[in-house]
Amino acid sequence: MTVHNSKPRVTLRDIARHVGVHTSTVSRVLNPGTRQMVTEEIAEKVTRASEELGYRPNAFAQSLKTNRSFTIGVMVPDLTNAAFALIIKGIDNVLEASGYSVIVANTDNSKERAKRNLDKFRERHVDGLVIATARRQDELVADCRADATPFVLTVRSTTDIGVSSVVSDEIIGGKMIISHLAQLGHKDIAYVAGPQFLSTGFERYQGYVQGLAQVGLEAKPDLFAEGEAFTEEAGRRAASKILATRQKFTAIVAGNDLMALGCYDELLANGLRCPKDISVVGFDDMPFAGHFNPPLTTVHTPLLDVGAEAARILLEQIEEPDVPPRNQK
Amino acid sequence: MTVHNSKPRVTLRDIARHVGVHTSTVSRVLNPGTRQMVTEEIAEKVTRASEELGYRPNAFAQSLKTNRSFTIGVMVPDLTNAAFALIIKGIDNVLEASGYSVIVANTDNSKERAKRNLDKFRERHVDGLVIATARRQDELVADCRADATPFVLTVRSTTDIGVSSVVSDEIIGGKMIISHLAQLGHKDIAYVAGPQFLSTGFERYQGYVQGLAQVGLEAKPDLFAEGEAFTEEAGRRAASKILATRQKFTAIVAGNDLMALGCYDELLANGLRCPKDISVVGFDDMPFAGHFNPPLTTVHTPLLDVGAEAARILLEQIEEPDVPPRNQK
DNA sequence: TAAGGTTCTGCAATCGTTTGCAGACGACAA
DNA sequence: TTGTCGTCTGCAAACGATTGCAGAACCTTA
Repeated sequence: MTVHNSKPRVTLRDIARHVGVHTSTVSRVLNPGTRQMVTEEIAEKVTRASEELGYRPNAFAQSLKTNRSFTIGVMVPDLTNAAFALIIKGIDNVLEASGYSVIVANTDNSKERAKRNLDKFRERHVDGLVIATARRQDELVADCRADATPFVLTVRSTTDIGVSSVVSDEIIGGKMIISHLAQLGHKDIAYVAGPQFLSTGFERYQGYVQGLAQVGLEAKPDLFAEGEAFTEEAGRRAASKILATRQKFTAIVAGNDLMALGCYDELLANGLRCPKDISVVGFDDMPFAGHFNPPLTTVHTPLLDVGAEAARILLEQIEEPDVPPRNQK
Repeated sequence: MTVHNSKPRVTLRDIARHVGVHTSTVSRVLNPGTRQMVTEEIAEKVTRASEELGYRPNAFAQSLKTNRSFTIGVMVPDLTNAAFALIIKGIDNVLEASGYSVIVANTDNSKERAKRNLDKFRERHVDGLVIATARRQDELVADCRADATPFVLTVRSTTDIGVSSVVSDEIIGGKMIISHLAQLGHKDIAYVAGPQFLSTGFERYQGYVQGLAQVGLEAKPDLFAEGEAFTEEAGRRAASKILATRQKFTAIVAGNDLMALGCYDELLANGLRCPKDISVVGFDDMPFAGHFNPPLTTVHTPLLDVGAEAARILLEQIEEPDVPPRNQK
């Protein structure tokens, strides 16, 4: 009794043989678009046989022939950042429903890893790409434009025009925060910025600057420090730099919630209490922000929807390659 | 001037023609395993041509021929749960390095969606599967066993024997918590349980029961309530049930951190203060647990490592299909 | 110089589908 | 009966790679 290989994959040929027709007929029956080409009687026999034998189409063979993989690549800087997990979930929700699979790539903010992953996406002939790792100036994006595969940027955009993107309006967010703080009476508002080479970091800061101008305050250089990443640690270091200037301030706007937590840490370490002495606000509305001590005031972005919308635009772009790129906020 | 199709994919044939050799020769040069079969001189010409033309192998064609997709499927119940994001990251880290791509499927705790995704994985001929959605009794897992594709369970295991898995020792975790609480003088310890049809929910509770026995306390039925999911809301509802019994207790052990947060909510709503009146502890050590109010005491699981180890075992299983299944804690 | 042995390269089949083309067949009208 | 048309099915060529086999070319050795 030989046992070893227990994998009898069923192919079109098996069904064809079983029913007594040609593989092409079977293929036509199984593809909704061509099913009405074949006599109902045969069609039924084929469908039945296909079910009995447990037929599963071989995606490789299909893709090889049709040049469609029903696969899309998603590139994020950090999977464990709740913001990006939400984005992926949003994307997956709409793609799954349309029969696509998503391949995720985690770049860990490394350009090399991003490049490698892009190559892998190409080898796998993804039908489209969602990129959430873009810098404001990004060769990777330039690279993608040269290629014919549709792609859409999300969360982070570039300075390029003519590429599709779905992002939130960070400038408005920044202004909102300032008007909120000004209303509470704050006059000296520090800014712990995220990386300025990322659109999120840059635009949020622009919103802060514009917001200050609107309420008649000015942005003081001493009250600004840029962190090198959107992390708690970077936020803490930036806050520390600002404290070191000994300039007076009563509130900090942080580039995102993680950096805001870093500010909490540093303020606490310096004997300052939030929000009694200093108010801290962030961006992203990460999960459980309300449970922090103190509860974090933050600007909400509907990331699940952003992801879903990005996926929808991508699908549109795949079906209709000649449609012009869309930018959505 | 015709523009439309700007996609001149380079194939082996193009290189062959360019250099003046047969495609098989080109193939041999480009595959490390067969490269030494061909004269160095030709090999070099081929490599150069391949670079000049920007050749990228067509993964479909390769897979079709070799029956290897260098793709593995990962199934998680909820991407936005930090625990599973970490798992995926751990998996991706090791697989990426080995040239594999990961396809993620988010089941949202739905059996149907899990089944659909499993089917899709099969069509796509994934080389292996990591499953983090298993129930203690799970038809899906039974289904996988019938198949020849290697798979490993992670985070959640089943009662089956003979399937590979990488999980943490939840029973020990449960005992640790009790001994910790007992040491602090707690005698009446409630349990807000996660779903008992999940190994994590079940074993953590077993650990609690065994832990109580070890320190000479007994588990009181009134102080137990099972939530229907590992969520904040479910935790809150379960806590509410326990409070309703009016039984005295000074500590709650929650099935995971999210449920612990739910306990915070419910206790607060009832005018009880943590940890002054009631201590709450959780499982998972979710990110920023230390920032909560009050900081959450929790059992840490090295999920990044768990994911990485699961990936390693899976790779081993793929390379060496006859190796017996391994269970790791 | 011929026999024998090594390399190296090309041929052609194959993986499982899809799809343009053409042939078979039945129906219908003249 | 014959011709024409339409509907259905089969044939065979792809898609782009991999790989066993066989033959060519070269080198060695007697």
